[in-house]
Amino acid sequence: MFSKACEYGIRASTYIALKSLEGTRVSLKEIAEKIDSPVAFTAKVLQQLSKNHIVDSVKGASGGFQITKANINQIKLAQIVFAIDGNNVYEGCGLGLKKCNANEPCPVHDKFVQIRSDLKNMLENTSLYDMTIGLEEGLTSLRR
Amino acid sequence: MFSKACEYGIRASTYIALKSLEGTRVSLKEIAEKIDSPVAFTAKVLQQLSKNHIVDSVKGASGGFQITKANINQIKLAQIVFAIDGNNVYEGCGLGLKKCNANEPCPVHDKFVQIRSDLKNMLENTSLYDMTIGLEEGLTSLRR
DNA sequence: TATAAATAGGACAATTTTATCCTATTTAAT
DNA sequence: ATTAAATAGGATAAAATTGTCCTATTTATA
Repeated sequence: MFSKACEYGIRASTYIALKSLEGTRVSLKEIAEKIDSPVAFTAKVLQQLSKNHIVDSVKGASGGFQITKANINQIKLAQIVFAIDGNNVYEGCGLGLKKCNANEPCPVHDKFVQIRSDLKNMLENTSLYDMTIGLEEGLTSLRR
Repeated sequence: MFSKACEYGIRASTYIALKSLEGTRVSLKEIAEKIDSPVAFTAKVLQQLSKNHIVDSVKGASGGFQITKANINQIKLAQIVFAIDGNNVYEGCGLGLKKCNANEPCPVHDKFVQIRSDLKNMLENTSLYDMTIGLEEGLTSLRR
C-alpha cells in the first residue's frame, strides 16, 4: 500500500508525537530503536518530513526531532503519505493505466475509486494525536 | 496497490477472457499490444498465471492463451492478485509491522482492516466476466 | 518431414527502492 | 576554545522489481 519509506515516516512521526506530548525531544537513534527501522534510512525520511514541516528538527547537541502540540492535533496521516509517496496512492489507476478516469475508465475504475476514497478519508481524518492514543498504555505498538 | 506484474496480469487475463468469449485464442504478442505492456515481461506473468491454472496456454503454431468459459465466470480478481502478489495485499500491516494483529495492533490496525476488507471483498466478487463487460462497446479500456 | 509460429524458461540488464557510510555542519556543555 | 552529540546531505551499495534477450521445446501446417 505504502512504500517502506512512508511506513517508517508514519511510525517515526507517531513516536515523535508521542514523546513531544510528554515534552521531550527525541534523537534519530532513539526513534529508529523504538520503531525498529534502519537508522540511516530513517534519517532520510525524517529529512523529508522536516522539509515538509511535518516534524521540526533541531541540530546540534541535545538536538533531535519534535512536533508542536498544535501540529500533533492538526497534521493528518494524509499529509505524511503525500510528503513521501505523493498522491499516487489516491489517484493512480488500480490496473496501472496512465489515463484512467471517469471518461475513459479501466474496468474496475469505479470500484477502485470507492476503495481509494475510503482510504483517503481515513488518512485525512486520522491525526498524529489519534495515532498516539493507545501507545502509552501499550494497547498499540509501533514495532514488531 | 499492486505490483506492475499484477497489473499486467489482470489486464492480460481480462483481454484473454474477452477474446475467449468470442471463441478465439490469443497470442502473447497480441495481448501485449492490446494491453500496452512489455512483451517479454508479460510472458513471465502469463507463465505464472498458467501455472496457477488461471489461463490455459497452448504451445506450438496457432497456439496462444485462452480461458474456458466456465473459468471466465468463476475466476475472481482475488485469485489473480494472489497468484502474483500473494496475500500481502490483504494481510500485510499498513505500517509495515510483521506481527500486527488484533492482539498487538498498530495504531491504525482497525482502520486498515476495514479498508483491506473492502478491497478483498471487491476482488473476491469481481469475476473475469465482470471485467469484460463494457470492453467491447469501448466503455472501458485496458490501455492508456 | 521441414518449417514456421508459438509458449517455456534461463540468463542477464536496467531501474527503482531500500539501506549504508562518510563527512560537513550545528550547537550545547565543559 | 574544545569537545561531544546531534542533524544534513552526498556518495555509494544492496536488494527487489521490472524489463530484455536468447535458446529450447512444442505443434500445426504445408
